[in-house]
Amino acid sequence: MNKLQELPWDNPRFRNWIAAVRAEKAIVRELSKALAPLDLKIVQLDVLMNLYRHPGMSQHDLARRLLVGRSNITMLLPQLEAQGALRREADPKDRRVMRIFLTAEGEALLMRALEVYTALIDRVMAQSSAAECNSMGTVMQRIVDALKEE
Amino acid sequence: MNKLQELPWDNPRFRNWIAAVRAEKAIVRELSKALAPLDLKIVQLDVLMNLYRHPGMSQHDLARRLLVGRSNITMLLPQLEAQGALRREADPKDRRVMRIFLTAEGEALLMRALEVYTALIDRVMAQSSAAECNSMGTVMQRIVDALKEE
DNA sequence: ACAGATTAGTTCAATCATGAACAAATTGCA
DNA sequence: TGCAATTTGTTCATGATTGAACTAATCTGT
Repeated sequence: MNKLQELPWDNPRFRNWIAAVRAEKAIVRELSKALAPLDLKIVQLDVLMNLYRHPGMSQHDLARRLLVGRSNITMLLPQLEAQGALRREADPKDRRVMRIFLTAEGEALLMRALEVYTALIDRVMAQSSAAECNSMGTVMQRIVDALKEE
Repeated sequence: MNKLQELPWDNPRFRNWIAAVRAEKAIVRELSKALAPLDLKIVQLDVLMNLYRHPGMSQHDLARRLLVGRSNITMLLPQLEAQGALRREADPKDRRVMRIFLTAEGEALLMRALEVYTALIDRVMAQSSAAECNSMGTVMQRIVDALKEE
C-alpha cells in the first residue's frame, strides 16, 4: 500500500487534476470579490446564465443544471426576484411547475456580470495559447461526459 | 454592450473555462459519494493531504493552503482528532501556534482515500492522452500562478 | 524595558446548502 | 373512471462556512 512509486503525487493525472482544483478555487475567490460590487453571488450568476440560454426553465431543470438541490432553488429565486432580475410564471399546462424568465433588468445585470467574468478569465488565460486552452476544454468536457453516463 | 459577437459564449476561453467548472463540480459530487464509506469529507481529505506533504503545519498555514478561513480549521480539526487521524502539538518556540501532525492511523486513512480519489481521476482521464492531460495541468498551474501574484 | 502593533487561534452570530418530509398536481394502468 | 405512483415545489431541521470580535503571545522600535 505504501510503495513510493504509487503515491498519487507521482501519478501525472492526479497531479494535473490537483492543479485544476486549485485553479478553480482561486478563480472562485477572485470572481466572488469581483462580483461583490454588483451585489451578485456566483450561484446567482449561474442562475442568470442558465436562464439566458434556456428561458422558461422549470425550477427542477434549473436545479439539475446547476447541480444543486431543488430546495436551494426555492430559496435562491426570491432574492433575484426581489431585485427584479427574473419573474416566475405558473405553467398553464402543468400547474405544479413554475417557469422562470429573465427580465430586461436581469439581462442587463447578467451582461455586466459577464463582462467581469470574461475579463477575469481572459486575464488568467493570457499566458496559454488558444490551442492549449481548447485542449483543456476538451479534456474537461470528456470528464463531464464520462460522469454523465452513469 | 449587446453585440452578439461579444457574448461570452462565443469567447473560446470562456467556454472552455465553463467546461472546467462543470467538470470540477461533477468530480466533487462523485468524490463525495465515493468518500462517504470512509466517513471522510473532501475538505477533511484536503487537510490530510496537506499534512502528509507538510508535517507540522500550523493551523494558519493550513487555512491559507486550503483557501478557507482560519476559524474553519479550528472547527475542522477536532473531528479528525477525535477519529485519531491527527494530533496537535503546541510549538515550544511560539506558544501561540499549534503544529499539526498525521498519526499512523491518519496516514492509513489518507492512503485509502487517495486510492479512491486516484481511481476516479484515472477513470475520467482515461479518454484523454497523457499529453493532453499534462497540457491541461500546465494551463491550470498558470492560472494559479497568475492569481498568486497579487 | 515597555507600549503599541501584529499574529495565532477561538468563539459566535449570520449566511448558505442539503436532504427528508410534505402538499398539490399529474400520470399511468387496471 | 379511479387509485397508486410519480413529479414539482416548499418547509424545516441540520450541518458547513464565513468574517468580525476577542484573548493570548510575540514582535518592533525607541
